[in-house]
Amino acid sequence: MSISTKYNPAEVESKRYQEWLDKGFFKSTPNPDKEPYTIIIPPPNVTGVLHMGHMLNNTIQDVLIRKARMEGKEACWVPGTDHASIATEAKVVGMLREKGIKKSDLTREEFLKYAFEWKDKYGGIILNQLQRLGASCDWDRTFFTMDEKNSAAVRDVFISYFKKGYVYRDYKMVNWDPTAQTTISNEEVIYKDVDAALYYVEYEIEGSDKKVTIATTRPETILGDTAICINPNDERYTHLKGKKAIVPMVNRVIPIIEDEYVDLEFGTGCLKVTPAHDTNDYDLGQKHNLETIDILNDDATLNEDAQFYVGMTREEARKQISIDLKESGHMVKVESMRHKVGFSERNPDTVIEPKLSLQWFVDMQKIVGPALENVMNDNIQFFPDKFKNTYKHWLENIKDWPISRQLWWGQQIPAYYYGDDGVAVGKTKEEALEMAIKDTGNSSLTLDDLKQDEDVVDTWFSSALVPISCFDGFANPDNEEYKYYYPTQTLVTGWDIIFFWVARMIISGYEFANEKPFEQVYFTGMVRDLQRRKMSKSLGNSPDALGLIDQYGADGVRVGMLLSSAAGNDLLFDEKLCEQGSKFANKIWNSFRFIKTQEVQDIPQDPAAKIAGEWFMNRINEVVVELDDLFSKFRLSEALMSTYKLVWDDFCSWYLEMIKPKYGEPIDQKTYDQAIGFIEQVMKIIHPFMPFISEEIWHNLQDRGDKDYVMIAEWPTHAGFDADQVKKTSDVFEAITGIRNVRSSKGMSPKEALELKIKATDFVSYEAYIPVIQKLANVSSVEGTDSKIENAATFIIEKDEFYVPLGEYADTAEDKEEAQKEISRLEGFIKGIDKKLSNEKFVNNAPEKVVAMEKKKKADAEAKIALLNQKL
RNA sequence: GGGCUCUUAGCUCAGCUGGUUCAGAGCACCUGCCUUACAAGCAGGGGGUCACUGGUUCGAAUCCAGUAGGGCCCA
Repeated sequence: MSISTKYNPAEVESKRYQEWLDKGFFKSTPNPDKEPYTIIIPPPNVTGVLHMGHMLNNTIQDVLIRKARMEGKEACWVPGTDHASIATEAKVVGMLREKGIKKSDLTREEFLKYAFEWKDKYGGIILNQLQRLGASCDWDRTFFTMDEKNSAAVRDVFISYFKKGYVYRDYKMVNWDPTAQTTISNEEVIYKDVDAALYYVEYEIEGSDKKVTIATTRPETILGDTAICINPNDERYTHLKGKKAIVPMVNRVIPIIEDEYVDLEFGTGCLKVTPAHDTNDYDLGQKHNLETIDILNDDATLNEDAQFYVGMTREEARKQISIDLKESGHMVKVESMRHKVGFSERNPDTVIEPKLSLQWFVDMQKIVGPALENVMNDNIQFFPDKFKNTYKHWLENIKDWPISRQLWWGQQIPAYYYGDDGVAVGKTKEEALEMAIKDTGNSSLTLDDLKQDEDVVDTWFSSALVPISCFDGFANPDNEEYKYYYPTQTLVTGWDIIFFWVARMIISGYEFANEKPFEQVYFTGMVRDLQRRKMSKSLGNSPDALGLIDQYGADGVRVGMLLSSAAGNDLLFDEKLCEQGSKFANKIWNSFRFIKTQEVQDIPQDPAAKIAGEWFMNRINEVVVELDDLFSKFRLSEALMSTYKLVWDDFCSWYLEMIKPKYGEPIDQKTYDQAIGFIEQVMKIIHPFMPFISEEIWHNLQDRGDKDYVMIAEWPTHAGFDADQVKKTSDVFEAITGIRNVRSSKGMSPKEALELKIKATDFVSYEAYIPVIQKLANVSSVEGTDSKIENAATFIIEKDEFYVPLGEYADTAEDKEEAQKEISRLEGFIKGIDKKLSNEKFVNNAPEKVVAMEKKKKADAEAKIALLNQKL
């Protein structure tokens, strides 16, 4: 057969992925004979396209799920997408605008029809892109957070919370996104340092010619001022106590109040209070019973109540009022400063406006108990566990969660209002009516008296329910799937959504399933560029994910992503790592090609190949043990590196070189069969990391049956291994390297055969390896010796002395000088050990093992010195 | 401001419960090779005051305290 000298990923990947799909290997059904291993995907937004974060995150999930599948577990990776209300609604509104349709001209139903059309068209793109990466999801299970199952769950949960008093409706200060025109939660506000100005503005004191100066970063809110606040301990302002001030421009008379909240150091120590437009001011307003004047519209332009600048944006009004105040002589000065300003996560250029609004809130403190406890006691394990701290801190200081979103795309809040202040909840309007009648005793209420809340719930309220709802655990808690798959095993997600999603899933899990949603959480880092900047569209530093796959192959990109991603640490993405991945794929391909193209004959086994086989068998087993340990700790980049070295160093550089027949000669059948067997083992081991090439080689090694795929092959079990044999072989490798080193430093040709004499305590133990040494170091003879050899290069391995006679290449003065240097270094080394050994405290306190080790170190160094002295 | 966290080779990172010739890996770099699987390769090599200061200890990259600098979260 002819095998291409280069591995061609593009061709292989689409072919193999389709086969896996066709054979149904991704599918999972409950199987009581198998242990379940379930992962629920962090559902990407329906608006999303595949980016580097997804690539990392989903590569990791695929590695875990593929290994579990091979280990004989019932592996089930559930994919899905998130409706992402704010982001999606914005996209749909934008799309409609292009068609000339205004959202406000549509009914809710009409809008949702457009939104679902949009979702059906674009919502699946990202999942298709995941297939390019090799994701082995059970696609038949694909969920969507607005599926009826999950939407019903949202209603159930809301009603349940309502009945338990865990949700309440209140008029409070919330974070308002004026672009999306909805409330968002605290977690969705991103604080950024920005350059700003601090304006010092003078207010007149009523009935006096005195004035007071306040400092503010938002002079436009002066129009909504309803008090001035001073610190009662501030001696500078005692004369103002009980007085009233006059707001510039609007000439409103406002009280001067006292509160220790005011920072004496900041600005003038004198604070203007605008309860409608600042959270702290709002609190002051409540405390001191102040009037609240809201001067902003929902889109953050000024309204009629502002009296001035009506219709201008906040920013325009700020500019204009600073000019006008200057002209009217109220502006004392303007200082530049830097301060933190909250921006919307969804609209990064939009400044969040604190806004008073009537909203539904979840009383978080009532429901976080089990979620905190079960993470702290490792009932749910976090990897890395440092995130337990962050989690704990958040839960212990948790604030009530505003869940109303003034949008249509999402699950409409199942609360119905009637009369002046009646509220009822229900899965349907009819149910709510029943409740209303029961609550009021007024049986004359009709459906027409009830009006459903216009808002939808926060997307995260909805996605927090997915682990239960995707197995239909709300409506049908006794169903087989739910009982089998829940709780799931591993959640793989970025640490940035630990509060948004992870914590809320855990809370919901304990609240509604009485059980954790998953056993372990593996937090991945954020993908950054080489300058440590976050990848973003605006910086243009995010590589095209699919382009990378085209260029390096999915396997190459997977390796590239994993190589640099220690758990929880951000990773600096470097395209060179993908290149390294694709080179690795090519290396694997060539090793396979090498074996496969040998001419095989029924001849006795080559003695070097025999040793090689014994050794490599042991090495594989050693590495398998190591890998299982690393996987259990989620040290995936280290697991990959172990695999990488097993393939590149052990298999290619040593094993293949040992079994390689002389030029033009055939390989013996036994060695060939062994080598094929080893490649099969190696393909299994690399499969979770590099699913495509391993599958391709698997099928090229021999004819395979219908279900004989490496993807579902059995993961190598720990067969145990002969550690002594591995050690001896590694000593021999060291000797071979030593000989090559001699050759290299003396400028001897690789073609020139050398001799080797070994003065060993047990020369017999080397005898079996003689063919190996001869083959790999081009040595004509290997003999034992009892005496030292003159005019030879020497080195020591494990107390055994190795001599390579030099003949005409005798040591030069330079070599002697080097030897002298080495002797001096060793003597210093011995001195240090002697110091330790003569320290009674050390000898008495240190474990015997450590003392013995020091003695051995000394003996070894002395032997080396003796050997080096011969050169001089 | 409060909390968390980090600082080890040119770069990115391992280094567990203090003790192995422990100062490591990958990449990058240097030297020599187109050796008949692979130049996307082979064989060798150099490179670090483990941020700093002090403490605990027979012994510290590792534990403790402080300092400097970076990052993150929350106000």
